[in-house]
Amino acid sequence: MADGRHYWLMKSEPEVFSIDDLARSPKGTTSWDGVRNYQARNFMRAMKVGDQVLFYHSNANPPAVAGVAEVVKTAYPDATQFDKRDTHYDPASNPDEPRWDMVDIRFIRKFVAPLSLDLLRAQAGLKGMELLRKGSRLSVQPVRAAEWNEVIRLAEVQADS
DNA sequence: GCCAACGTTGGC
DNA sequence: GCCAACGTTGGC
Repeated sequence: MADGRHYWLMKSEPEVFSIDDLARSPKGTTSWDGVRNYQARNFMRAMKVGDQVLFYHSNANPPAVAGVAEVVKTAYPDATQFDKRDTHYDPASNPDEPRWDMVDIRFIRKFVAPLSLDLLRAQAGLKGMELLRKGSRLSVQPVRAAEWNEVIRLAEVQADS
C-alpha cells in the first residue's frame, strides 16, 4: 500500500473475548495474548502501528466479522508463555528468546450488524479471502486491500438498511 | 527425514 | 457433539 498501512483479520471467541469486551477495555486497548501458532505469530510480528484489523467472532452464532480495531503496539513477548498457571503456558519457551509474541490492538468500531460468514461467502469479490478458504484455521491472517474495502463496503450497506 | 499418532480449531 | 483440516510431536 502506498501509505504503508496493512490489513489483517484476528479471530476471537466472543465467549472468551468479544468486540464489546475490547470496547470496554481501558482505552479500548488489549494485548492479544495466547497465540500459539507460528504462522499467526509471524503475521503479528509483521504488524505495524496503524495497521487495520477486522475483529472476527469465531465459534459464534453466526460466526462473523464484528468490527474494526487497529494495531497500537508492535510485537513484544507474550508473558503468558512463562506463567505456569496460564492455559497458554509453554514450558519449552526460553525466557532469553521468547517463542511467542503479542501485539496491542485498540477498538475502532463495532459494525451495526455483524457480517456473517454466509454473507461474506456470497461475495464474488471475496472469493480468495483466507478466512473463506476451506479448512482455514489461522487465527491471525492478512487481508488484501481489495478485500478490506469490500468488507467495509458491506458494513456500510448493512448499516444503511 | 518420514509419517503415524495426537491435539486443536472452528464450522456445522 | 461431530469431524475435516490442519499443526506438532516423537519414534524410527
